Amino acid sequence: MRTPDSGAPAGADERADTLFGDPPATAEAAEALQERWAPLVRQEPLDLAGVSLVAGLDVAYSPGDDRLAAAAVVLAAPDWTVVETATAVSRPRFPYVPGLFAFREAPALLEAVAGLRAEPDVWVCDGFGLAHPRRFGLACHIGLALDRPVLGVGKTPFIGRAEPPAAARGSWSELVDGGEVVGRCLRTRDGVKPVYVSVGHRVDLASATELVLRLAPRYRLPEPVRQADRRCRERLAAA
DNA sequence: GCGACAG
DNA sequence: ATCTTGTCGC
Repeated sequence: MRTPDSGAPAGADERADTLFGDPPATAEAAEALQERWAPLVRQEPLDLAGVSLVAGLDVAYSPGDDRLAAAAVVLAAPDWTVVETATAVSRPRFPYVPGLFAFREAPALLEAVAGLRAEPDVWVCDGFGLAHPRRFGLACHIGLALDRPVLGVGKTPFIGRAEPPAAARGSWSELVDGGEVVGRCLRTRDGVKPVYVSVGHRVDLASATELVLRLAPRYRLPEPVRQADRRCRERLAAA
Protein backbone atom coordinates (compact mmCIF):
# COMPACT_ATOMS: atom_id res chain seq x y z
CA MET A 1 0.00 0.00 0.00
CA ARG A 2 1.16 3.48 -0.76
CA THR A 3 2.38 5.59 2.13
CA PRO A 4 1.24 9.19 2.34
CA ASP A 5 4.73 10.62 2.31
CA SER A 6 7.26 8.30 0.77
CA GLY A 7 9.07 11.29 -0.70
CA ALA A 8 8.84 9.71 -4.12
CA PRO A 9 7.92 11.83 -7.17
CA ALA A 10 4.40 11.64 -8.55
CA GLY A 11 4.20 7.92 -9.17
CA ALA A 12 1.78 6.49 -11.67
CA ASP A 13 -0.15 4.62 -8.99
CA GLU A 14 -0.28 7.69 -6.82
CA ARG A 15 -1.74 9.67 -9.72
CA ALA A 16 -4.23 6.92 -10.43
CA ASP A 17 -5.58 6.96 -6.88
CA THR A 18 -6.62 10.57 -7.10
CA LEU A 19 -7.43 10.70 -10.78
CA PHE A 20 -9.90 7.85 -10.33
CA GLY A 21 -11.17 8.26 -6.79
CA ASP A 22 -9.76 9.33 -3.41
CA PRO A 23 -10.51 13.05 -3.48
CA PRO A 24 -7.98 15.40 -1.87
CA ALA A 25 -8.80 16.64 1.62
CA THR A 26 -8.68 20.34 0.84
CA ALA A 27 -9.14 22.76 -2.03
CA GLU A 28 -5.49 23.74 -1.69
CA ALA A 29 -4.39 20.14 -2.12
CA ALA A 30 -6.67 19.76 -5.15
CA GLU A 31 -5.21 22.86 -6.79
CA ALA A 32 -1.69 21.61 -6.15
CA LEU A 33 -2.54 18.34 -7.90
CA GLN A 34 -3.89 20.20 -10.92
CA GLU A 35 -0.72 22.26 -11.18
CA ARG A 36 1.30 19.08 -10.95
CA TRP A 37 -0.71 17.30 -13.64
CA ALA A 38 -1.22 20.14 -16.10
CA PRO A 39 2.22 19.70 -17.71
CA LEU A 40 1.30 16.11 -18.60
CA VAL A 41 -1.46 17.17 -20.99
CA ARG A 42 -0.51 16.65 -24.62
CA GLN A 43 -1.95 18.41 -27.66
CA GLU A 44 -1.73 16.52 -30.92
CA PRO A 45 -3.75 16.23 -34.12
CA LEU A 46 -6.49 13.62 -34.26
CA ASP A 47 -7.19 11.81 -37.52
CA LEU A 48 -10.90 12.44 -37.89
CA ALA A 49 -11.15 10.04 -40.83
CA GLY A 50 -10.25 7.27 -38.42
CA VAL A 51 -12.90 8.20 -35.86
CA SER A 52 -15.69 5.63 -35.83
CA LEU A 53 -16.70 5.57 -32.16
CA VAL A 54 -17.15 8.67 -30.01
CA ALA A 55 -18.04 8.66 -26.32
CA GLY A 56 -20.00 11.28 -24.39
CA LEU A 57 -19.85 11.90 -20.63
CA ASP A 58 -22.18 13.77 -18.32
CA VAL A 59 -23.54 13.86 -14.77
CA ALA A 60 -26.96 14.70 -13.31
CA TYR A 61 -27.79 15.57 -9.73
CA SER A 62 -30.79 14.40 -7.76
CA PRO A 63 -33.16 17.19 -6.67
CA GLY A 64 -34.13 15.49 -3.43
CA ASP A 65 -31.19 13.57 -1.99
CA ASP A 66 -27.46 13.89 -2.58
CA ARG A 67 -27.22 11.25 -5.26
CA LEU A 68 -25.65 11.86 -8.62
CA ALA A 69 -25.74 9.76 -11.76
CA ALA A 70 -23.00 9.60 -14.34
CA ALA A 71 -23.44 8.34 -17.87
CA ALA A 72 -20.95 7.20 -20.49
CA VAL A 73 -22.43 6.70 -23.94
CA VAL A 74 -20.84 5.51 -27.16
CA LEU A 75 -22.01 6.71 -30.56
CA ALA A 76 -21.06 5.38 -33.96
CA ALA A 77 -20.15 7.30 -37.09
CA PRO A 78 -21.39 8.56 -39.39
CA ASP A 79 -24.87 9.18 -38.01
CA TRP A 80 -23.93 9.11 -34.31
CA THR A 81 -26.37 6.45 -33.24
CA VAL A 82 -25.98 5.36 -29.62
CA VAL A 83 -24.49 1.86 -29.58
CA GLU A 84 -23.72 1.48 -25.89
CA THR A 85 -24.56 3.08 -22.55
CA ALA A 86 -23.17 2.65 -19.05
CA THR A 87 -24.22 4.50 -15.92
CA ALA A 88 -23.17 4.76 -12.29
CA VAL A 89 -24.93 6.25 -9.27
CA SER A 90 -22.99 7.60 -6.31
CA ARG A 91 -22.60 10.54 -3.95
CA PRO A 92 -20.41 13.58 -4.48
CA ARG A 93 -17.18 13.20 -2.52
CA PHE A 94 -16.01 16.75 -3.04
CA PRO A 95 -17.90 20.07 -2.85
CA TYR A 96 -18.65 22.12 -5.93
CA VAL A 97 -15.89 24.67 -6.33
CA PRO A 98 -15.45 26.43 -9.67
CA GLY A 99 -12.11 25.20 -10.95
CA LEU A 100 -12.20 21.98 -8.93
CA PHE A 101 -15.13 20.53 -10.73
CA ALA A 102 -13.36 17.33 -11.76
CA PHE A 103 -12.77 16.16 -8.19
CA ARG A 104 -16.52 16.12 -7.80
CA GLU A 105 -17.62 14.45 -11.02
CA ALA A 106 -14.68 12.44 -12.36
CA PRO A 107 -14.93 9.53 -9.89
CA ALA A 108 -18.53 8.80 -10.88
CA LEU A 109 -17.80 9.34 -14.57
CA LEU A 110 -14.87 6.94 -14.50
CA GLU A 111 -17.01 4.40 -12.68
CA ALA A 112 -19.49 4.58 -15.56
CA VAL A 113 -16.65 4.38 -18.09
CA ALA A 114 -15.44 1.18 -16.45
CA GLY A 115 -18.76 -0.42 -17.37
CA LEU A 116 -18.23 0.16 -21.08
CA ARG A 117 -17.16 -2.62 -23.43
CA ALA A 118 -16.42 -0.48 -26.48
CA GLU A 119 -13.16 1.38 -26.94
CA PRO A 120 -14.08 4.86 -28.28
CA ASP A 121 -11.60 6.72 -30.48
CA VAL A 122 -12.28 10.00 -28.72
CA TRP A 123 -14.22 11.21 -25.68
CA VAL A 124 -16.32 14.35 -25.23
CA CYS A 125 -16.83 15.88 -21.78
CA ASP A 126 -19.46 18.35 -20.63
CA GLY A 127 -17.14 21.06 -19.35
CA PHE A 128 -13.68 22.46 -20.07
CA GLY A 129 -10.19 21.19 -20.64
CA LEU A 130 -7.32 23.66 -20.99
CA ALA A 131 -9.77 26.57 -20.72
CA HIS A 132 -9.28 26.50 -16.96
CA PRO A 133 -7.51 28.70 -14.39
CA ARG A 134 -4.70 26.17 -13.99
CA ARG A 135 -5.11 24.66 -17.48
CA PHE A 136 -6.48 21.44 -16.05
CA GLY A 137 -10.26 21.21 -16.34
CA LEU A 138 -12.44 18.09 -16.25
CA ALA A 139 -11.56 17.06 -19.82
CA CYS A 140 -7.84 17.07 -18.95
CA HIS A 141 -8.52 15.13 -15.76
CA ILE A 142 -10.46 12.46 -17.67
CA GLY A 143 -7.90 12.53 -20.47
CA LEU A 144 -5.00 11.68 -18.18
CA ALA A 145 -7.04 9.09 -16.32
CA LEU A 146 -7.91 7.25 -19.53
CA ASP A 147 -4.83 8.23 -21.51
CA ARG A 148 -7.10 8.63 -24.50
CA PRO A 149 -8.06 11.61 -26.74
CA VAL A 150 -10.54 13.81 -24.85
CA LEU A 151 -12.02 17.22 -25.51
CA GLY A 152 -14.33 19.45 -23.52
CA VAL A 153 -17.45 21.34 -24.58
CA GLY A 154 -18.75 24.02 -22.24
CA LYS A 155 -22.13 25.74 -22.44
CA THR A 156 -21.28 28.92 -20.56
CA PRO A 157 -18.02 30.89 -20.37
CA PHE A 158 -15.72 30.17 -17.45
CA ILE A 159 -12.39 31.90 -17.98
CA GLY A 160 -10.95 33.93 -20.82
CA ARG A 161 -12.47 36.27 -23.35
CA ALA A 162 -13.78 35.70 -26.84
CA GLU A 163 -15.32 37.90 -29.50
CA PRO A 164 -18.79 36.73 -30.51
CA PRO A 165 -18.36 34.48 -33.56
CA ALA A 166 -20.23 35.34 -36.79
CA ALA A 167 -23.84 34.13 -36.87
CA ALA A 168 -23.26 31.26 -39.29
CA ARG A 169 -22.80 27.72 -38.04
CA GLY A 170 -19.12 26.82 -38.14
CA SER A 171 -17.93 30.32 -37.26
CA TRP A 172 -15.60 30.54 -34.29
CA SER A 173 -13.37 32.91 -32.35
CA GLU A 174 -10.40 32.36 -30.10
CA LEU A 175 -10.95 32.00 -26.38
CA VAL A 176 -8.02 33.85 -24.84
CA ASP A 177 -6.87 33.88 -21.23
CA GLY A 178 -3.70 35.43 -19.91
CA GLY A 179 -2.46 35.98 -23.44
CA GLU A 180 -2.90 32.30 -24.27
CA VAL A 181 -5.39 30.70 -26.65
CA VAL A 182 -7.09 28.18 -24.38
CA GLY A 183 -10.03 27.22 -26.56
CA ARG A 184 -12.55 28.30 -29.17
CA CYS A 185 -15.96 29.85 -29.00
CA LEU A 186 -17.83 27.89 -31.68
CA ARG A 187 -21.20 28.46 -33.34
CA THR A 188 -22.80 25.06 -33.95
CA ARG A 189 -26.15 26.43 -35.17
CA ASP A 190 -27.00 29.55 -37.14
CA GLY A 191 -27.79 32.41 -34.81
CA VAL A 192 -27.78 30.26 -31.67
CA LYS A 193 -25.64 30.83 -28.58
CA PRO A 194 -22.18 29.37 -29.20
CA VAL A 195 -20.39 26.63 -27.22
CA TYR A 196 -16.84 26.63 -25.88
CA VAL A 197 -14.45 23.96 -27.12
CA SER A 198 -11.15 23.15 -25.45
CA VAL A 199 -8.51 20.45 -25.51
CA GLY A 200 -8.60 17.78 -22.84
CA HIS A 201 -5.75 15.50 -23.88
CA ARG A 202 -4.19 14.00 -27.02
CA VAL A 203 -6.17 16.18 -29.46
CA ASP A 204 -5.55 19.69 -30.77
CA LEU A 205 -7.92 22.62 -31.06
CA ALA A 206 -8.39 22.34 -34.81
CA SER A 207 -9.30 18.65 -34.60
CA ALA A 208 -11.54 19.25 -31.61
CA THR A 209 -13.39 22.07 -33.35
CA GLU A 210 -13.97 20.11 -36.53
CA LEU A 211 -15.13 17.07 -34.60
CA VAL A 212 -17.59 19.04 -32.46
CA LEU A 213 -19.04 20.53 -35.61
CA ARG A 214 -19.54 17.09 -37.13
CA LEU A 215 -21.02 15.82 -33.87
CA ALA A 216 -23.56 18.65 -33.81
CA PRO A 217 -25.24 18.55 -37.22
CA ARG A 218 -28.60 19.55 -35.83
CA TYR A 219 -28.51 20.68 -32.23
CA ARG A 220 -26.41 23.20 -30.37
CA LEU A 221 -24.67 20.58 -28.25
CA PRO A 222 -22.71 17.71 -29.76
CA GLU A 223 -24.70 14.50 -29.85
CA PRO A 224 -22.51 12.56 -27.39
CA VAL A 225 -23.09 15.17 -24.71
CA ARG A 226 -26.81 15.42 -25.44
CA GLN A 227 -27.22 11.67 -25.19
CA ALA A 228 -25.10 11.36 -22.06
CA ASP A 229 -27.19 14.13 -20.49
CA ARG A 230 -30.34 12.25 -21.33
CA ARG A 231 -29.11 8.91 -20.02
CA CYS A 232 -27.88 10.09 -16.65
CA ARG A 233 -31.18 11.83 -15.99
CA GLU A 234 -33.08 8.71 -16.88
CA ARG A 235 -30.84 6.69 -14.60
CA LEU A 236 -31.64 9.04 -11.73
CA ALA A 237 -35.35 8.84 -12.38
CA ALA A 238 -35.21 5.05 -12.59
CA ALA A 239 -33.61 4.42 -9.21
C1' DG B 1 -9.80 44.68 -1.86
C1' DC B 2 -13.93 43.29 -4.95
C1' DG B 3 -16.42 40.71 -8.21
C1' DA B 4 -16.73 36.46 -11.13
C1' DC B 5 -16.91 31.81 -11.09
C1' DA B 6 -17.50 24.98 -15.78
C1' DG B 7 -21.59 21.63 -13.56
C1' DA C 1 -26.56 21.18 -11.31
C1' DT C 2 -31.76 22.05 -9.83
C1' DC C 3 -36.30 24.78 -8.83
C1' DT C 4 -40.16 25.96 -13.22
C1' DT C 5 -45.13 27.40 -17.85
C1' DG C 6 -45.99 29.19 -21.38
C1' DT C 7 -44.52 31.19 -25.42
C1' DC C 8 -42.25 33.12 -29.62
C1' DG C 9 -40.19 31.48 -33.88
C1' DC C 10 -38.30 28.40 -37.59
